[in-house]
Amino acid sequence: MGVLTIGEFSRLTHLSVRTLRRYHEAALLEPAVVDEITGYRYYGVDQIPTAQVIHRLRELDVPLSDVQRILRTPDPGVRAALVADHLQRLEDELDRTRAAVVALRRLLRPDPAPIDVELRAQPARTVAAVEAVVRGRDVATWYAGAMAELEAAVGAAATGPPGGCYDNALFEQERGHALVYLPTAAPPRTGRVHPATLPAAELAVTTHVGEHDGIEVTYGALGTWVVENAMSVAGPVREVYVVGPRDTSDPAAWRTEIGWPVFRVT
Amino acid sequence: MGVLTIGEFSRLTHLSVRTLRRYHEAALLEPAVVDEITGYRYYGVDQIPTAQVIHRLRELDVPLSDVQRILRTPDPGVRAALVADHLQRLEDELDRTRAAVVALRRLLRPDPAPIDVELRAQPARTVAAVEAVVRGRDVATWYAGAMAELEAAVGAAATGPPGGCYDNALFEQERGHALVYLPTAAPPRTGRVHPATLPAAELAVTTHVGEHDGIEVTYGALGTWVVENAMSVAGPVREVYVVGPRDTSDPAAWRTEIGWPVFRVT
DNA sequence: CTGGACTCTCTCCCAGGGGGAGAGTCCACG
DNA sequence: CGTGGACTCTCCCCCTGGGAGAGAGTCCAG
Repeated sequence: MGVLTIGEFSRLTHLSVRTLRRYHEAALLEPAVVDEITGYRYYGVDQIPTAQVIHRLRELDVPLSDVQRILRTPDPGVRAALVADHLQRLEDELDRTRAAVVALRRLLRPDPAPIDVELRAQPARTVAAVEAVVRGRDVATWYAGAMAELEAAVGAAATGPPGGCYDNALFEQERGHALVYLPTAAPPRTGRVHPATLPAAELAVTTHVGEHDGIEVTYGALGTWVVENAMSVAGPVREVYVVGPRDTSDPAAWRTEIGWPVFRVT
Repeated sequence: MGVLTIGEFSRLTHLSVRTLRRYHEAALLEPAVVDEITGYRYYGVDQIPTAQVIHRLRELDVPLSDVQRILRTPDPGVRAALVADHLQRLEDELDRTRAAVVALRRLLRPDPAPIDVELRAQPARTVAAVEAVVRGRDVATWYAGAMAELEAAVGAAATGPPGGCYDNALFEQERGHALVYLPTAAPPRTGRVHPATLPAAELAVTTHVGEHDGIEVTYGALGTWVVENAMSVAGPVREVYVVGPRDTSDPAAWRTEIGWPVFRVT
């Protein structure tokens, strides 16, 4: 009594027979009994709730490995924390989706506004910086934490707007080196904050106006300019947040200087 | 001039070299020039905006085939409509995510509330119905439309709460037969609305209280009861929306009767 | 005891990439 | 004019989380 064939269990849990077999194979949901001779799987009714939890987690695109980890966690508190992590991940994903929608609308709007590019010889400068190797998708989160730490360490002693320096690999691959800074006369060394020297470079500079979601368009335009002016790109891209969230809460007023180290191609 | 190797193009578009090659293979983004001898791909700067659009669409999980369709649509209006379709799809997915989160929270909350199950001999009845074969994920949408049509055709002549009858395959596989009805003395035949007879059946009936997101839990409990009472399931599940959105907008007050056709197992 | 429904394992397929091997190419520097 | 290093080519296998179907074995009620 209370033992179900895979088909019955499938009907009760709304998981397909195939998927149940897959979960067995993955040691995610093992049948209560497996007939050693015939190989038939038999499930207990007490496994129905587990199957439903799996079903829901999969609906949330939680990887099977993580589902397994959650199910194997006996402590309900820890388990709730694991689930909360995934819900947070969903939130983040939602944010990225929203950003992509905004950017897409901007891209599809015919927007032939030409850009002004200035070639600038940027001398080396020493600043208060926080740097790390981060994953591309985590840049925004990392930036927020790093900049908060910089503000705390430098604050009013800043001699100009903040900026950043981002490895190209950050965008091409999954991870790359990133650095954010605040210029100041005497860079302190506190926590992750430390003095760093931005090397001198010849920069192709343009200014992106507005929130950052559509910044790709400006990047592309700058890239086009660089190529059409017979130049090539060398080294990480630099950004200066001339007017940013620390100055005004109106994203439309933000001004971001994008500088790409370039060199002339024969 | 204005011609880029795949690596340069990768840096300018933030698409990996591998992905660019894949897009070429998929005829999604063809290089401006391919050297016939070496096979080297060369891209034009004018392809940067296209690459960015692809990038954004992929961020929104638009399938490559649909990206291709969108890119090949010359009319901006039609193209905007295609994109809007996908944004709608994203909205729907978001709704399902929300529902799964709610259901998951309910599942993980230790909720050992025992359920009352009643065995009921349900005589055959003739009702005004709308039926179709639908995909599992489309049930909610389909239901809304069908019920609106039923309300329009029957309206105040209804002799009881609405209900539905859903093929088990609807949940196990991708699609299945679904029927929704309003009981009435003289079922009309208008549009998709037509008279239908629900066959007599022995039903194991329980009541789910609250919104539908957590109804799986009740389903599971009912399934457990059926099995533990040495019965088995035969035929599609029936639901009666005793108190539903047409009665009150407070989901917590909704009452849904779930009836599973059962038969006694020796 | 037989037929139909059910279940088993097996292989192949899909999207949308990632990773690496091994060979060929490009180009700037010496 | 070489040559070395960076770049690129193709090809094959891997990943996740399934779906489809073949061919054989099993269960059970009539």
